[in-house]
Amino acid sequence: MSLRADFLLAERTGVLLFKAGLLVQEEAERAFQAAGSSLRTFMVLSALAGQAELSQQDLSQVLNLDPTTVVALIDELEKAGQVERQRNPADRRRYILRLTDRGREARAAVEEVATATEQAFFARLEPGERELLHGMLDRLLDGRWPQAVCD
Amino acid sequence: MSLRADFLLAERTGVLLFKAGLLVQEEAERAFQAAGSSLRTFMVLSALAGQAELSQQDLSQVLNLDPTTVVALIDELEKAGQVERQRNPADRRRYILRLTDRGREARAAVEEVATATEQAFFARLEPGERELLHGMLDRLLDGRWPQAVCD
DNA sequence: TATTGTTATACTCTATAACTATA
DNA sequence: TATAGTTATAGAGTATAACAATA
Repeated sequence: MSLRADFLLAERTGVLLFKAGLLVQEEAERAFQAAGSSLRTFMVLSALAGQAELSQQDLSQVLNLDPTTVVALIDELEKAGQVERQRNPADRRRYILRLTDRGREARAAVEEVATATEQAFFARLEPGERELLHGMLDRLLDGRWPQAVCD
Repeated sequence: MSLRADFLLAERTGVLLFKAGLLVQEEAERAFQAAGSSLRTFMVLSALAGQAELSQQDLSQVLNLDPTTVVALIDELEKAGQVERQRNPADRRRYILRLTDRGREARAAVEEVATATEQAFFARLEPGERELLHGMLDRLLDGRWPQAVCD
């Protein structure tokens, strides 16, 4: 039986975007797991690698994670010696989350996996097309993500 | 605090695609819920609106849903009088899932919601750009979704 | 009084395994 | 023996509510 002839869902750009998003997520998850990590860990390590000093609440907002989920995530990374909780002297309720040296190493490794996975996934697009796609997605996300903390 | 300056994740096309996918999903879910429906129901109704005669297994594969989840989904739609289970005479283990008249009405309503949501979401792109995006996503998905049943 | 982080608990969703009927 | 559909159950993941420390 051939759906291809009239698969109405495939005519909707929104559905395609939704499905493509799921697919990169799955492929990334597979690649990160194979490397002993996870998509989430990559997101956290990458977020903490920037200059901004992030608290758990900040992470929660930037990555759309429940605060209680962030606790468990940082617990793990702290146990693995990749992240340090440091009290924020300006507001002792908050932490400043910092990558340790081991965390920076872990991040470098996981960034390589990310790059390889992306290159494989977008290989069907020519370099110029990929830039075009990036720009369009950037515009679609502008003001909607990352929310808060930014600006 | 401004992340925008060095938010490394936003430089990855894969992450942008992932996030954009989540965003359309959320906006669609909101819109469908407001209309008394759901993204899933839309997907099912739209899939069954094609010419192919789909079984629950077919649906399960096309929409990446667990077979047990499909049972519950079709139960609901059958109770709502929108879908009929009809034994496949060629293989009495299978059903042929059919939209009823009420199902077609429900689909028409939900397709309008989908169209409106898409137009709002992609409003930032010019018509030509949106076609370009559609074509690129189509190429990225080719052979990866919809899997099975098709071809 | 409000907020950050934490814990314990409840809930939702999905997957697993076992069963019936058909092939 | 294998597959479609069904059911009951277990598990993963997430959200909710209550608490301690700080503002």
